[in-house]
Amino acid sequence: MHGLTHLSHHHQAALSMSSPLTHHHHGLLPPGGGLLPPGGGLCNNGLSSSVSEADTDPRELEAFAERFKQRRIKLGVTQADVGGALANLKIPGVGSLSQSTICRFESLTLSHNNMIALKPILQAWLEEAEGAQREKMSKPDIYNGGEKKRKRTSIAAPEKRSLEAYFAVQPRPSSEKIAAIAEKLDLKKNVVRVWFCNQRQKQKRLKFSAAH
DNA sequence: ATGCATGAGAT
DNA sequence: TCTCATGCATA
Repeated sequence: MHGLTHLSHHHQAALSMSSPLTHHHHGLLPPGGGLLPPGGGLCNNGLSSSVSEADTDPRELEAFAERFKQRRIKLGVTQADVGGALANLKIPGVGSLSQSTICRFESLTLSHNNMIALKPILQAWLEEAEGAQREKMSKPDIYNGGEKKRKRTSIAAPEKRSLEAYFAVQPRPSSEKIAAIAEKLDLKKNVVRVWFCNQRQKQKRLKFSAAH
């Protein structure tokens, strides 16, 4: 069965970052969110400074992701463990990552650039873990216990279908169009806006895109 | 494993 | 305001 039938989104984003432990955004990728050439054509600059062409090959990434998962499991380590252990590598500019991200890396549900950036880091972890497969990793279990929990909005199936229909004809609706859609579906404008953003991101994900 | 969300930086 | 990387919460 499904435990959800109607929307329950009555909260404003009132959280404004105050816990230093539960979140940390770090620029992992080189500058330029627009590093990917428009048009979906995977191409190289011609000058490879840190990554060879083979490293950007989707097939190579796919192969690595699978090997990574296999060996990770062999080590008896969870996705969350890997994420937390990354901080122990002491790689400049690299902190820990969430279970979500590790999972998405393994399933190739990240953007091409994101995969490219994460690969060397996870590869480094893997080598460390296998090399020192004797030490027990200790996780800093310091969680503060007084933070407001974020609530996740649930968009009901009917509304989702409508959104998908709108998206099919207009992936990037104007602010006003979004407002109209939001009112029609009785959803908050922000929820609709974010939904479109996330939908666009999904379309750009690597996994069997059509490029390979 | 995946949906909805945040925030920094690009446009 | 969008994109992009990333994560909390939850199925």
